[in-house]
Amino acid sequence: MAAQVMTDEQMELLRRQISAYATICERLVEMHRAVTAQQDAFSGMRLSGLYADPLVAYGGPNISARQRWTPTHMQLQTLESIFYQGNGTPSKQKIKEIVAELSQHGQISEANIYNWFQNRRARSKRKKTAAAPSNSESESDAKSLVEKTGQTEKTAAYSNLSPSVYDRSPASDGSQGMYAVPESSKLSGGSDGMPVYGISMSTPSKQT
Amino acid sequence: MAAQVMTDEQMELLRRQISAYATICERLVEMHRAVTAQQDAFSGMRLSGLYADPLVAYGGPNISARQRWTPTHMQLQTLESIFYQGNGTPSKQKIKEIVAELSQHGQISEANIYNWFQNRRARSKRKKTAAAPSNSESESDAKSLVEKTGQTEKTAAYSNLSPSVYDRSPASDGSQGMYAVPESSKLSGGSDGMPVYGISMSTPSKQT
DNA sequence: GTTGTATGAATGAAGG
DNA sequence: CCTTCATTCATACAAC
Repeated sequence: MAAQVMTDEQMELLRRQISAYATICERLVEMHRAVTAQQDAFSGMRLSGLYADPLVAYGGPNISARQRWTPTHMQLQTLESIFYQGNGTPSKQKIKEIVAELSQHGQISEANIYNWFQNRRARSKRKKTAAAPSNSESESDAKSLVEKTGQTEKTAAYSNLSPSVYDRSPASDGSQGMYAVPESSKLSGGSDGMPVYGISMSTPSKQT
Repeated sequence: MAAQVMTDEQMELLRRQISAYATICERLVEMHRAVTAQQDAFSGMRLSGLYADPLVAYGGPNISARQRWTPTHMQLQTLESIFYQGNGTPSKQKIKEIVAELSQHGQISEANIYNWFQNRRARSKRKKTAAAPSNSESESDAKSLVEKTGQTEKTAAYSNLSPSVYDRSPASDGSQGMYAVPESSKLSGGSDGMPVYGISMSTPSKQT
């Protein structure tokens, strides 16, 4: 195939994307460090003040209420946090607590929570199923970005964490074999996977 | 403007960089969530999702736009045939077969098939419903039907994004190369089941 | 390049 | 829990 042409606009866009990711990663690393550093002391999230509300403030044009429940960002975060605690099984009691907590941020019901957890887990499981099974094909560079490190204890996630589109090949016919992007980079998609505590951001193949 | 030319190699590299970032971000998000989840558990299940991570809240509109699958003609034909056969219920086993078959003609995944059938059926049903409006029920009212108060916030995908991130000028950082990417991102390698993502280089078209 | 439309994908909810 | 439905979002592509 001949060289492709990109317009300045496209290149600009690419640059911005990369820059954005770079920045995000930067901040993430900082946050993570800060958080882990204070894990023992639990002195609260001092960091939260820095980038709390202003950023998440949604100047959304007020739309009329919708039928089905839509978790707010805050609610979603909380839910995911709980989900990650490993308590995959939301007990009745627990749900009530959660509802009590989340109702501060918007309408919510126990059924919502229940459904959410159910769907959440189902989705996670499905992703794993989609993992490459007996794929011993001649995959030259088949190294994974982050090897599953010392994961805590929860679901023994496999090695695949592809968000949704897991299939990909070297752009065979070039028609649509493009790339996709993880949802979690956006905001909600939260892909489930393994805890991965000690992934090294600087070493490609192994973690320190 | 004079369009610049990139070789395939360069483009590939770019994609990999972005892909790497996407993956890293994803992992970091997971880590952060996991850690914070631990914290919450530590503090006796307070679940205060009071703070919001910028990254989680980061709802970049077109940064990290995912690419959606587009069936080829042959794939579409096959799918339609199967659909027409009456297999309104695509079993998992069937899906695998279909995937095996259709992958000959282009990229495809089980999820694609699954979605396709779901959408297909929904669409058919909807058309029938629309075609048979036996009951005259002018449900065209757009009044607020529920009292779901403030939680109306929708995806907010197009509203908030860290200014500091997005507005960051692409080349203003003075990086030498256009794509100044930290070493950490070099650990890309995402292959195998990796997200494999890419960017939509199309202009940020906003949905209507 | 803008707007409209078709449709792939995401997800809350219900059924079994 | 697992499967299925319904609704909505977002994007590829067409029409202008």
